[in-house]
Amino acid sequence: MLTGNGCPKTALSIRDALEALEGRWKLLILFALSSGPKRFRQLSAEVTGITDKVLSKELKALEMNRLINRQVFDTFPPTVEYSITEHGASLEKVLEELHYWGLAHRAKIIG
Amino acid sequence: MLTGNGCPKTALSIRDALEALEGRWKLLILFALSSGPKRFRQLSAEVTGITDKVLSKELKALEMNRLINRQVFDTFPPTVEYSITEHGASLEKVLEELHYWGLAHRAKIIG
DNA sequence: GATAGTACTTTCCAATTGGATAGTAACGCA
DNA sequence: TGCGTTACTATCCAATTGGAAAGTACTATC
Repeated sequence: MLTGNGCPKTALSIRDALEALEGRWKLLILFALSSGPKRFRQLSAEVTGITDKVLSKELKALEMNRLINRQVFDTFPPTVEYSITEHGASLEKVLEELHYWGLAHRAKIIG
Repeated sequence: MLTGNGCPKTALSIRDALEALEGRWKLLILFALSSGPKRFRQLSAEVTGITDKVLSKELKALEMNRLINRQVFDTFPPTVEYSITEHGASLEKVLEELHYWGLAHRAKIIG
């Protein structure tokens, strides 16, 4: 049986979560950052398929929700490092369950 | 530490999962169905904000991924009942973790 | 005879998203 | 002199999404 059995209050918190994580990129970016801080170019290479424009937009949204940190180093050419915050890292379990479910889904439906 | 530490294969299964669950409605629909089978009108009332067109489209996508069942009764006016499949119910843990995280997120960031 | 009810589908139109491409600042290096 | 580098931002344009509203089939009810 699922948590709260469809209770409206539970639905609200799921809505909150989905709002902060909307789109197909945010969780993948967070996952990429889960293995350590990365720079813009590294992320753009690791998160296959994302364009610069979208990556830039997603990083801003993630920063606004305090899921990642953005640190600028005063070098030339400029260096910017993104890292996951404690709050972002607390998505660990969501990511984990999504991973397991994705595996099962692929086995069952896709292939 | 997050599962797999950013391993590309883990990222793939997360991608698979996100693809089946994309958009802000699918998980909310599944959550609504987690408390028992529902008809179209019930879902449209319960999943606040969704329009008929979008609900219809989402239900089709969920059915295609075998996350829900669609059963038509030969009555007038027509009756259609949607219910969650076993595969759909296996998202229980994802929904649960998302719920907990949403609660924490609201407390920390939203208000 | 008009209205209500169900589960959609269709149409129209506005808004958003998304991709490709190029530009910017400022320095090191050949 | 001029190219490469980084982290973006800007622009243009095409494609997709999303909402509002009405339509459909058919019966039961007032």
